[in-house]
Amino acid sequence: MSNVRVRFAPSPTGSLHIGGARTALFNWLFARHNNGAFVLRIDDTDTERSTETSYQEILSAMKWLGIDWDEGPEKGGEYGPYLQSQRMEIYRQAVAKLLSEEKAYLCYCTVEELAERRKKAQAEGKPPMYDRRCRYLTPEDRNKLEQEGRQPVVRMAIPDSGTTTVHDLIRGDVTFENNTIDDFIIVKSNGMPTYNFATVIDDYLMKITHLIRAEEHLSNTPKQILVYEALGYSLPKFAHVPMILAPNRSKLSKRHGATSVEEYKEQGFLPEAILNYLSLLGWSPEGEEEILPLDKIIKDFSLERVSKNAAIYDTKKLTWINGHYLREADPDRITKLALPFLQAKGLIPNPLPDEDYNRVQNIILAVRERVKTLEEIADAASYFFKEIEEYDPKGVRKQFSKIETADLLDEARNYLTELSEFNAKTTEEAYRKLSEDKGIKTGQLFHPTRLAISGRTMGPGLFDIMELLGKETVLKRLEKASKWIRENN
RNA sequence: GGCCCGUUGGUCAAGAGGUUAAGACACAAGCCUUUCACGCUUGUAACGGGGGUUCGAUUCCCCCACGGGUCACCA
Repeated sequence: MSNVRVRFAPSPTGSLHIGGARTALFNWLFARHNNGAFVLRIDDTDTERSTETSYQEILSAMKWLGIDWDEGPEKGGEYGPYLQSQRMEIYRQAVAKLLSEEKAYLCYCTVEELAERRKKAQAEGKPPMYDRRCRYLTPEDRNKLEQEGRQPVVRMAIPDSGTTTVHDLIRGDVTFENNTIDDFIIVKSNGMPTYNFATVIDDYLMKITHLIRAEEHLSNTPKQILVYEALGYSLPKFAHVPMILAPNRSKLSKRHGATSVEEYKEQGFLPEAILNYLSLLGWSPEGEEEILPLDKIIKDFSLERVSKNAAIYDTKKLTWINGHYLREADPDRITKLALPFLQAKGLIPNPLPDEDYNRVQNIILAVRERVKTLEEIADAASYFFKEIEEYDPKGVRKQFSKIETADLLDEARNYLTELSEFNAKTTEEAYRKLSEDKGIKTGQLFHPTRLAISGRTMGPGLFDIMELLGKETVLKRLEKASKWIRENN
């Protein structure tokens, strides 16, 4: 185990979305590549918005994706606890230190007062920064304000000159003027620390060596560096990875369709496909191959090949990758994964009786070759489990528009009835013989038959469908189709 | 608005002063095939604009434009 330690620190205020998953993945890949440790920490200092549900959702999404953590919730570790809400005493000590050294100070301004001043500053075209009016309060001032019943917050005393530079592994040096940095709040009036403060303490105490996170945090970084310095902590290395944007170039939000890992799961995407796709957003391997097994990604991953520019996610490519993995996956695994989707559509009973398993599996395997998600497997397999409700209109125009076709289907039915063994091989032989006997091209026979027994113009091999459907069903559907043709022509 | 980051085809992206500017997805055509899909072949399509530096800029510098992020008692 090398000394590389990285972390993913989501706040449990919503489900794990694609962007968060990508950040988690890059951290995880970096840890695995370097044989380091991947820490999961829950940043739940926002008591208003944090929920147990989100917490559970995030953990389960991580597990589903296969991004496992070496230290963190449910796992423990040397540097716990891994929930910030359980680390209050640690923060309290740090605050006391800063306060006593006058690197931080108490501020009695209320939320309302602040909001008003911010509004006013904005209106005057000035930056909406805190005016530092509580920075130089005397003990008497503080007493007075406290007697008014005001609950103070703690603010960092930011130097009013100089610069702070972030040495970013991806972007190089990024320098900020200290006078553009606010005396930001590090402890709220309810006693909870804020993100920019707690994260520094925890990252330091947890011995995190590399902070790999989304670019939206780059502007926060100088604030955090100032906290590191005030506390006398050594700095980790920073790497700000590009953001993932929605198709309209804006930040990911619910409005843009599926954004959470959970939703992709529900749509029938495979975890390995999502991981593969996500790894390609903002990072590129050296070779040209883009379908990459996870161990290959781990082996090749490096921060040097992470790009600087934001990426718009494209479901089409994800879908293509998913189709690939769907076809490659182990038959039993794919069957088990597809079952719930068939059940959700009421195509098969839940639980599925053991004696039906084989047939259902064969259907799934026949159909998976031509679809891209588990959900589509269910759509493509529907006619194996229920009656055909409607013949594909385009197919009808092409195949069911002549009365002779009805005669042909009747004749086909006779040929098939004769069969003592009914499988792909025997049915195909019968069909080839029929088309020969009639002196017609196989297509003239095959296409209407496909429509008759599946209701569609596309799908698995015709004779595979027959075998999967069984003799009785095939004969019945053939008869029904021939009748339909006579009635509609 | 201030500050910060970014800008190669529709999308993801390679590229590191001299290239016919890769590759993938998507799209189109063809082949294969009983259909569809897979696979294979081929094609359409890009360096935001303007100045420099240089014998030569997609590549280095500056300006502009555009996109994004951030300025919360959210993380």
